[in-house]
Amino acid sequence: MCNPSSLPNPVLSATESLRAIIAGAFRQAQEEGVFPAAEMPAFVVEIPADTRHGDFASNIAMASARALRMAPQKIAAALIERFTFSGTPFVRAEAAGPGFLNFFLAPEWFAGVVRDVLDSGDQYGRSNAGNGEKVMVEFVSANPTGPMHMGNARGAAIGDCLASALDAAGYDVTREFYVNDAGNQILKFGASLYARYLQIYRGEDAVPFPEDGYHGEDIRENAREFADAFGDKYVDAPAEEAEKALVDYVLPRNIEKLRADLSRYRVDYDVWFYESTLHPDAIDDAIARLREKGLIYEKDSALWYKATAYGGEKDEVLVRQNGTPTYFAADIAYHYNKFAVRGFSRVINIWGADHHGHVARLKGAKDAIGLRGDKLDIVLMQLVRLIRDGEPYRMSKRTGKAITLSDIIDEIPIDAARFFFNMREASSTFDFDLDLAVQQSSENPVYYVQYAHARICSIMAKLTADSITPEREKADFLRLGTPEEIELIRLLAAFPNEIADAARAYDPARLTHYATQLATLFHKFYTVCRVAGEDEALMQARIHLCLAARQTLRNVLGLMKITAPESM
RNA sequence: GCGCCAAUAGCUCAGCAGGAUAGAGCAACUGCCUUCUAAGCAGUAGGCCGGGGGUUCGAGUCCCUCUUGGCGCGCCA
Repeated sequence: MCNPSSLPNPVLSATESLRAIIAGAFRQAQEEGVFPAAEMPAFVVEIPADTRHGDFASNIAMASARALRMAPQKIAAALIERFTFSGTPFVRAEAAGPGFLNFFLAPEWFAGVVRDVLDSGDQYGRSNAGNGEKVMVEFVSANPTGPMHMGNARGAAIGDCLASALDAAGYDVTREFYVNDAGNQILKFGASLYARYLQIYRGEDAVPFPEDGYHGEDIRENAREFADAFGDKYVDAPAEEAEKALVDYVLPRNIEKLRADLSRYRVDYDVWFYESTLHPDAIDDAIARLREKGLIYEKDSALWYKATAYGGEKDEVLVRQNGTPTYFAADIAYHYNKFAVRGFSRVINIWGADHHGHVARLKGAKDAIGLRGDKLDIVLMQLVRLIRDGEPYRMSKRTGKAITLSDIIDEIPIDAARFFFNMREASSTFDFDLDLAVQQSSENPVYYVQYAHARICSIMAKLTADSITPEREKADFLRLGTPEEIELIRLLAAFPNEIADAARAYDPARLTHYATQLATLFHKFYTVCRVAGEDEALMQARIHLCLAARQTLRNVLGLMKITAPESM
């Protein structure tokens, strides 16, 4: 990795430079008595949507109107007289509208962007915005009693891509999967497996299936696999022994399937954390900490946590009447482990929206146990609806079962799946159009982006065939002056901030938006500007602009673990 | 009943930490390939940003309220 201080961020450095220019002029105006002595108010420096409003703009004149008791236009005029641009990327400023200050960059700044991208290569876009903060992203954490569903598929894409964005933005990121391999659901899992196993030998009608068991077809398959391996060896064994043997056999295989499916989906975790490691010591320890604070009491032979003392609507059971801890108890211990034992300063959990009732409880419990609940951030994902032939559908026609993550990656390209699941922010419900995702056409947004990359590769191949090689010293970047070239460079410059924003907002969908926009601007450039040509200085400049665009496309697709094909 | 999330063009959605004339894709219509990939580009048309109040120099964006939709309120996870 590059030294963070050497990571270029053209927008950030221009922004900082501009803030200094404005602050300097403001103070000078005060020293000259043109402005009254007053605290300089907070002001914004931003890139205006409309380029006629300059390359950067500030609201300083409007923001300080009240404090200075002057009209914004007068403040703007006084500041403009006092700006000094020498030694900065800027060349001039003008006042506009209700009191905006618009600033214009020197052409050399745009040339510098192209050089920065090419010099940074695959590091371009990275920044130190996160200051190396140790952050965990826990995502998917599907129950190992069965296969992963569509919500898990979305969570996998969002969590993985968010983790990439955080990493690129300078956070120290750990990807974690929480394996629920203990507790009540494993008991139910064992009982369900046992019933299916006995049914194989005694018939479906002879063996009752537990009311609250797992009814899925996969449980039958698991029992069948076990029977294939062990035969009827456990039919007459004590139930407890048989259930343990079934769980010990099936669970690791299920977990391995989860790992394999996720890996095929290009999601690889740093840590697989097993809930069983929390039983019983870490859970007892967490309960003891709550007890010390007087937050534990016994009622109806169960152990209760006084959640109402920390914002909960009602108190919660931590240990059931039958002596087993609840999921919530384990979760408190797990999050104590994340923060206090392993030292993460921030933890992000990606959850389905159906778990939102758990958010306040868990944060409250963090506070109760002496940790900072506000350092735990929950990203809630709304549901995914699969759409086929324009209609929502839930069950596979072929198997009659719910669509699993594995079905999805069998059917549609991984690139498309990862891109699609990151097109919408987590908080909005998402319709996944299967027909569109498999379509290899212009309507499919992932191909639109990949096509831009392939096009650049094609240009380069053509130039190579004509014995033209990139030679940067022959390029005159100041010749890049068409609106299409300038807009493209502007967007390249924005990349490091886009990543940092995606990380800050926990919104990896911004990366797909950026990638799409970058492809659009490249296609526009391609249509208007011919790269190969007689004018060598211009041709070389455009070649390097293409290379910079290709590099940035690769980098943004790389963050999403989507391939950048050389040809299509 | 209480709580969380959402509501922007016919459809699917952007709108970046409150900024200037609200954008894109799809669908519809019109153009652009003898020259680096037409999986592309340009153009036309399409909007009381769910309703109503408020804060602000300024609100699609923040606050309140109402309406509609999704989800949740277990000794399930």
